[in-house]
Amino acid sequence: MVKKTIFVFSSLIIALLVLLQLSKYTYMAGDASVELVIALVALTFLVVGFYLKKNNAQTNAIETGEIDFKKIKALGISDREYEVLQHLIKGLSNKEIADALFVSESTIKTHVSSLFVKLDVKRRTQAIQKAKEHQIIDA
Amino acid sequence: MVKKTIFVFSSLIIALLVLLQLSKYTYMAGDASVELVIALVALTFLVVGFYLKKNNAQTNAIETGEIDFKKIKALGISDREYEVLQHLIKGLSNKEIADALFVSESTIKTHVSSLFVKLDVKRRTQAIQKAKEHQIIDA
DNA sequence: AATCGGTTCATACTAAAGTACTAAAATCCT
DNA sequence: AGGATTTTAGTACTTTAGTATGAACCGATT
Repeated sequence: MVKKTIFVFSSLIIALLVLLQLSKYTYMAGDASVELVIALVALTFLVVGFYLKKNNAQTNAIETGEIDFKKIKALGISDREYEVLQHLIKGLSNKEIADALFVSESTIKTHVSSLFVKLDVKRRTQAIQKAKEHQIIDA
Repeated sequence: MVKKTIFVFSSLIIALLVLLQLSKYTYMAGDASVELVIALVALTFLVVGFYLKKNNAQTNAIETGEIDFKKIKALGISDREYEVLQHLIKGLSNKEIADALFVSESTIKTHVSSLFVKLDVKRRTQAIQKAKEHQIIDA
């Protein structure tokens, strides 16, 4: 992360120096005015700044998407329960989850209830919140 | 939206012209080299580009974890409804939200129901999901 | 063979959520 | 000031969620 920053800024300085050399030649040859050179440099770095911020924003969004599988086991959540949890978080009702997993609604109720105990919550909306806090799901 | 873009670019052009005038004086006075002026302009516009993208990301709110306030209005969600939504997402029950906002539970039910219509959902768990998709809340 | 964890399902119940109205205030806007 | 919107609140009802308990089944472990 720090390495990348150093690399980017080094590249920028080099790019700037190259531009300066080029501008010197064109200026001395009388092909272009100083104003035009400065305007081009400004435009270039405006675009570079835009691009850098864009990449920065993308990496920020990606880095938060890790799932802590160890914590799932640590909480004693079984495979099937986790499967139910994933559907629950999508916003499905018990009946809908039951249909999706080809089991009865009462089965889902059992899984959901034991999930609540393991997550130490009382409602499914709280379960969503806790799952997010524990990095158990892809937010 | 378009007006803002025009305004921003007009400001940029004016800023550039001002910088050019300043650079002319300093260059002719021999106080600074052309290279330094160009470097300063480059740095300035790098920062401007960074800043512009940041604002752009806020309004679009796609990559970053920023809240899209415009979409809240676009969906017709009122201030109070949004307040209720925030508590709902925390995992609070209607009664708990009512106590937190010092109103009755039936009032919360009214707000929640109209939120569901505006978010086009049927359950509060779905509302949480939709709010996340619309970047209406801080996930 | 007996035990344990996980999955399945049922019944019966209570609690919470959600819908569909109606309506009175408070606030905002011009 | 007057109209529109927001916020508030109620009643009555249906649906979904959640709890408690018991029980059958299966695969792996000891």
